[in-house]
Amino acid sequence: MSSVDEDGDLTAKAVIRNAALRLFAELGHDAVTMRQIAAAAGVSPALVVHHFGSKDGLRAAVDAYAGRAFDSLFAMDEHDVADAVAGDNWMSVAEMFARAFPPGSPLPAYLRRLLLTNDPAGAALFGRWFNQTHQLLDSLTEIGATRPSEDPAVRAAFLLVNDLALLLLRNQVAAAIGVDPLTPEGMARWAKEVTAVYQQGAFVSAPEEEQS
Amino acid sequence: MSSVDEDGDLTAKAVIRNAALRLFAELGHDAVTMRQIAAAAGVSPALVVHHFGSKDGLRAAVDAYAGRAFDSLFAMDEHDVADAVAGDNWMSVAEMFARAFPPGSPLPAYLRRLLLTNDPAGAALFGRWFNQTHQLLDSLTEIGATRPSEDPAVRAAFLLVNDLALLLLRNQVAAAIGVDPLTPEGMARWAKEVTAVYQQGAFVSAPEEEQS
DNA sequence: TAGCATACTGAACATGAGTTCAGTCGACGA
DNA sequence: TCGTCGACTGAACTCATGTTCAGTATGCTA
Repeated sequence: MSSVDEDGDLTAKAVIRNAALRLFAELGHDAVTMRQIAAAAGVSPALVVHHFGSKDGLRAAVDAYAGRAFDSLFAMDEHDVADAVAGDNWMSVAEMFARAFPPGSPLPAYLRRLLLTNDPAGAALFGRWFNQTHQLLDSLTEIGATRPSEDPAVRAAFLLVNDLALLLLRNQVAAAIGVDPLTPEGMARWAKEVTAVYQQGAFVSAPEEEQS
Repeated sequence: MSSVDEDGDLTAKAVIRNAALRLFAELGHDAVTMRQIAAAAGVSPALVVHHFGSKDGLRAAVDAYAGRAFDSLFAMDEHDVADAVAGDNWMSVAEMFARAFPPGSPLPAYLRRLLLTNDPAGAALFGRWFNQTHQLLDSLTEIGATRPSEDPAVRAAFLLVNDLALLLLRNQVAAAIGVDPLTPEGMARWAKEVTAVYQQGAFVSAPEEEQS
């Protein structure tokens, strides 16, 4: 079996859930069959439905499990807001992921699936992150750490979307710049450039104030 | 039928291809059945395989068709580079899409699917866009329109990824800020904020302030 | 010990998928 | 007029999928 390595003393139910999480993240919910999941977990297909009722039930359980994992990430984030305010580098969601989860974790890919399939769970997650980003920006503005924005909601969405983009397009970015941006090396290069743009901008304002 | 409105004088083969493009874009390749496509095109399932050989053949045909459409978008982009250089606002990929394709076009959603499924066609597209963005930045730097970057490749990837993210997360963004960012109204708000950040930055560089 | 609930399995079932096939219809050239 | 070719269809076939079911084993409780 491919999952023996981390079975340990987990219950069969947990083993099935983990196998499903990994397969769902890699291949997508629809492309994964109950038989694949059962095989990956080293059990019979009937046991999967015994524990989770149906494939939808399993999916719901996996969603809930991943949701809890993301929530803990959330808590860590709240805690690190102080650092974000104190330091002068932007702590991206991708960076938080890379720090919170081991390299082989299927959770980043699972978040990707959630956001891309227009899943309600993904929408809820995005909404919470958006609110948190919005509040963080407000706090930063209060202490004068950000340049004021005429449209704080759009700015929050812009920053959040930029962060998530790295997660969504990780593979394409890796191919383009030659290094996986979720490795420490890639993260360093990425963060440096992001910080530069967010602090000084990327383009020089046109001298003439006359615009169409 | 739902596609009668634009059938016109198209051949049945083209009608099938269009119906498949729309359904693939909306629901994903795997979630769409041959019978759905046939029904949407007002045709029997057997005719679909008669014209395209198999579902994979149909998918390949749709990919090729969409690829040609994106290539034409590409050409337009090259042509508009002058404007991008002359004006002082960043012309995003999402903006190009909104201008090139009618509001109801399935092509943005199809590109989304291409990028998300790690499709080779999507990877090739991303690679070409990356190279073009890189060159554009070089040109802009030459004429002093950008602040110099220590890592031009990463900066190009960063800007491109930010643009594409809006396409990928369109729905979530719409829910968060209350307006679809691909409509003229939404685009205006989004572009204004993006331009502001890209010109002046979002954060104030931390001086030697005492930090808690 | 008896009784019972729970974990678990192998085999079968029902359904929906992609595909095949025999055949109809109409256009067009000899 | 005949014959052929391509567009097109309805029905059937094959297969994989999610699910069900009858039954076994193991431990817990009384």
